[in-house]
Amino acid sequence: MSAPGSADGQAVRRPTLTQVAALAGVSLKTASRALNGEPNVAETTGERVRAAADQLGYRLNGIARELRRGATSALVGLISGDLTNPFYSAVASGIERELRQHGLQLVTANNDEDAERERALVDAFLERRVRALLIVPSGTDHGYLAIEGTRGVPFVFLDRPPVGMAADTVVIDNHGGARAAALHLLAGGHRRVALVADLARMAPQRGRIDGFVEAMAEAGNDEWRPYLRTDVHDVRQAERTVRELLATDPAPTAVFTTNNRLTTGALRALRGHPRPPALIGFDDFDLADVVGTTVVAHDAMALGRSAARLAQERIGGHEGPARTIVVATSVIARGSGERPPN
Amino acid sequence: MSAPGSADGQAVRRPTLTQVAALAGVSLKTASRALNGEPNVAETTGERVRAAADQLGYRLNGIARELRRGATSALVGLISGDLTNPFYSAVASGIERELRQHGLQLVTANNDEDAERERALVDAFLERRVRALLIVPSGTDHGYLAIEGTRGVPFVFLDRPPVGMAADTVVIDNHGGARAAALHLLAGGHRRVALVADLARMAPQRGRIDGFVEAMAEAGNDEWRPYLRTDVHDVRQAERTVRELLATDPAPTAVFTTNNRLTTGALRALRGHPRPPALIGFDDFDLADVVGTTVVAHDAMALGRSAARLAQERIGGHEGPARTIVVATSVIARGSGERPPN
DNA sequence: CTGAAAGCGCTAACAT
DNA sequence: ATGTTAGCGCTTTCAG
Repeated sequence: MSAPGSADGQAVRRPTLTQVAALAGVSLKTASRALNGEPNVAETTGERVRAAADQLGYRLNGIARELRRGATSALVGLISGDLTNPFYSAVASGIERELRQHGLQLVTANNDEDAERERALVDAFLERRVRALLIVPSGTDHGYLAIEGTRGVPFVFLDRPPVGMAADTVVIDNHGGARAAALHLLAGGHRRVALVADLARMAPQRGRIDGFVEAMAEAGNDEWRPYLRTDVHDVRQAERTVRELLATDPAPTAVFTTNNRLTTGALRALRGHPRPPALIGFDDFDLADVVGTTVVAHDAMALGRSAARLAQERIGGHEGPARTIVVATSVIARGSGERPPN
Repeated sequence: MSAPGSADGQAVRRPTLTQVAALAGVSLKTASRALNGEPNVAETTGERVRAAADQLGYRLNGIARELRRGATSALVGLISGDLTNPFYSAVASGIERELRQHGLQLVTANNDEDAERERALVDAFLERRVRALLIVPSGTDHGYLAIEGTRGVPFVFLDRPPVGMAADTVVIDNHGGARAAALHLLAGGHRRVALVADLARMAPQRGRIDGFVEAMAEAGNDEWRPYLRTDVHDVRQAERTVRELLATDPAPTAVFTTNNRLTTGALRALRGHPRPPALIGFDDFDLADVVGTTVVAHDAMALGRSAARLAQERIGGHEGPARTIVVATSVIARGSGERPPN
């Protein structure tokens, strides 16, 4: 069972370029040239080197190469929430696709929505000399990153802008999207509109709440106030909250949930309801068309791609002030948001 | 706008340990000891070194360290399909959680379900000296990996077993799960059961198809044969296929879809249908409870965790023959699978 | 076209 | 408790 050449379970030491060169009977440098396809290598010599490499099962040591070339890797780090949240996985996928164009690899890490852990991850990534760092931040103060930003490692913030420093940022048009949802409901004749939001301290939630409130204010509608629920953080809590809202008297005639988790909870609460309220959810989701849920949609994958592009430009030497890209939203009517009041 | 010390857009070279040592007025090694918390460093000396490091904005160069320590990184590679598929992202999340326990980082790459690209990624990861390589393979021959496996880099295959080599593997009980679904439908009185499957050359699909067929054969039922549809690879194709099935005469009274994508397509096709057939889908999904879809569920995150654990054990020196872990499935009845025939 | 020597930034081994 | 020397595996001068 033991690998050939291994002593008592020790992994075999991989052959080095020196060994390949020795076997091929050439110098170290010639072997290097041959394997890297550099010019100025005789046809036959190159042949011989490649044969030796194959025979030994040689594989370039990227770590040594990177050290020599300037101690910076081909890795780009992404720190975000858990990938089982489709928003984060869509973002990650978009980033990965874009990076690939430039020969860069994505390294992902989950911050558990915890500021402490996020800092630790930033440290770990910087020590590994990532080329750039993309962050969907949980932490609320990023001043500690300010020094790093100037030291050659570009930072890009996704979904939430940095606090205490300037950096490239890609965000969703939260304010506009929520406003559009609110207007949509108002146009449908709703007045008693419930707002179910996640942690209000998070910037995207803040934006969505503000956009909603603003639209209501403009319409001179105050009847939503008793139905405001914030800091609802998971699916079960959302389900319970919506149930409670429906049990109030008078009950709201419409519900606006400010992210995919909360929408899921609302759908559970509304399941089998005889006369469900209108519902609009922020974030599109997989079966929204089947379920017939009206949403505020946006392109999470494009968000990731944009962020990766910004990072790539910085890696390529782009200087200049921090840029902010805003991803557009659009209301997709699928029925739930068009149910009339009462 | 230029970073302090940078010349025309060049990134500042990060300070090295040598510089820290010089500033602190100690030797290189002492600085190393102090910063790594090794014993035998005077209190005051350590203090001085840390102060110097802070002042310079020093950050350990992990690449150099790794090279010195044996040219193997703290990275574990995952090659899989696109993370926007919730199955892959759940797997990735499970892996990430487990690796974290051991101080390892996950690097993800998308093989685009293409064997060629998969090989290229394997090469890239091995060059980067990943500690282990986890693969949800698309390629059908993995013999080229056989040499590598013995060279100290553990491979773990997820969801699909390797072909042409032996390696640790974690798979779902595809056969048993599909069989259970088939029995469930048979018990409900169904005879004309449609099977909508993905690419039949893929092992998991093969297993699901076989499990289904076996159960039907045991029940002495042959009426499913006209309704067999394989190599249905995306949502739209699935939707069209199910529509076509429903238009046949006599139409099937039940449909079994063999993965989440196909189930989504089926749900779209069945949407608004007056008397929809029974439906069971392989793979659980987010709103299955809301939509009321009966599924063959399994724990994709656990699959990832198990794979990561196997890898970790090999990294820790575990020897021995390749192991295979089978993840259990269970039928979750939610209504769609219990609709009676006709 | 090929080779020798130097060194990337760090840690391990061996002094002191 | 601290310092010196060597060298991980590679690429980059600079010479033949």
